[in-house]
Amino acid sequence: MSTSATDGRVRKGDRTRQAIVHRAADIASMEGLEGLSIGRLASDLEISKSGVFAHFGSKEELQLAAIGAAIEVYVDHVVTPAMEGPAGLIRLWRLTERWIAYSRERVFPGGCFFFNTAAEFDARPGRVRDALAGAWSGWRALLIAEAEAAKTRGEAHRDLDVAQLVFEIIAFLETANGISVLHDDESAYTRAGTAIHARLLTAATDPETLRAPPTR
Amino acid sequence: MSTSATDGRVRKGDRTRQAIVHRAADIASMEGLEGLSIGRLASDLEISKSGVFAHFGSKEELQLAAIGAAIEVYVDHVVTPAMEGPAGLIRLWRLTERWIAYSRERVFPGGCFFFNTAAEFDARPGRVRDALAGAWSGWRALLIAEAEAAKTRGEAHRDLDVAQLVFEIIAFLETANGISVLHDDESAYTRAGTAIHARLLTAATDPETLRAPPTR
DNA sequence: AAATAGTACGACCGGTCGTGCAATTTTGAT
DNA sequence: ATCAAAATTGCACGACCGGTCGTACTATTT
Repeated sequence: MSTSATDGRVRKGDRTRQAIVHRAADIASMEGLEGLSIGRLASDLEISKSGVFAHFGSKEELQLAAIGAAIEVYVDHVVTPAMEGPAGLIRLWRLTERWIAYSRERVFPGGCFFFNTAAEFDARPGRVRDALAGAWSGWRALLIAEAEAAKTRGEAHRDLDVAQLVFEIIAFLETANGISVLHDDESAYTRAGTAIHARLLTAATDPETLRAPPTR
Repeated sequence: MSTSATDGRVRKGDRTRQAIVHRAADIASMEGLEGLSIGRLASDLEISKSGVFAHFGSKEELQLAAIGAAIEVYVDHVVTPAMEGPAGLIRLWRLTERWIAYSRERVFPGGCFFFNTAAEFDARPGRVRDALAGAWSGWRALLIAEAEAAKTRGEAHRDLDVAQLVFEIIAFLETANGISVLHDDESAYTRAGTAIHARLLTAATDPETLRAPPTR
């Protein structure tokens, strides 16, 4: 929509918008998408309230834009770095490693952006909830594709319930994030890693698959 | 403080307070503890704003009271009904069944009260977060006690990592709640049940233990 | 019957929220 | 250097926020 076309030039407004939207995602990870306030955002970035507002036209649009920015950050930190090599068990394992790092390093200051915002909006129908649900579905679909590939390549047992496996992996990941943020307890990440590794072992035809190239 | 002493008599103010606090917990499960507004609460219950306010003295105190009420509801729906019989694997299993019912039946309209509010406050230090963290710890401690008892009674393997088991169970439970509310997808509860059952089987010395007296 | 404590009320405070709009400055292509 | 478009500001608005205050009615205690 407002992206600067195919032209490589970056208009000033785009830079401002980027700054706003990234800051918004950071705040939302701590205070929630509703707790996000335009005035607060403006004074944080030292621009006027209306300057912020003009880029979006409504708070809901700002929330949607923040979600978009968060997705970009997420992809950059979790997905892209895990995607080298062929689809399959190793990539699935690496995705979980990247996810744990993403949460542990507080890429968003409040922990996983999507954990917090989904819990906030899960019971409030509307475009924001839909966008959040879509992001979740995308992440889930990615994991499922990897697990399916593992099956096709014979890395995983033929009778593996892929959806079940992915549900369990996501459960370990999200809960580790939640516990670690709520209790300032890093050990939850170890627990998640242990649980995921054990679960992947039950799915793998050859345990050696999971001892593949180090995370690097 | 304002509780009606040992005297059995119920003062009018206590009834009002109960009504406020229960309504507050319901709202908070959907809109969050911060989204909870005194004015909204007052007009919902058709009493004056100051009438509501007078019972608590501050919004934070109201939030704390709502958490207290939610704990009571939680204990009534999840803990108490699962606690007949001796501590051990069966009770642990029954607790998870009750939990799933509690979430699925939307005892709180927005799903698990503690899932939503913990995600909201996990990154905001203060008394509210502390109360929430305490509630979580209590629930976790309960599950751990059951698992320990199972070990002592020989129902579970001696080398069972109790904390790990409980982490995984909680993960399945919470994630089922989250997915079901976000996507209106009941199947998550089935997945959680399957996962928990499988996990308990790996912990049990005798699989028959898990086929004990029906949930009733 | 008088005194006291509990309960709820309506009016109001300063402040912040999201939003609208006209005016102004900045920018970038010519 | 010019000038239209883009970006940003200033200002105002109505709504609602948490919170305070003085008051009034009603039980209970004395």
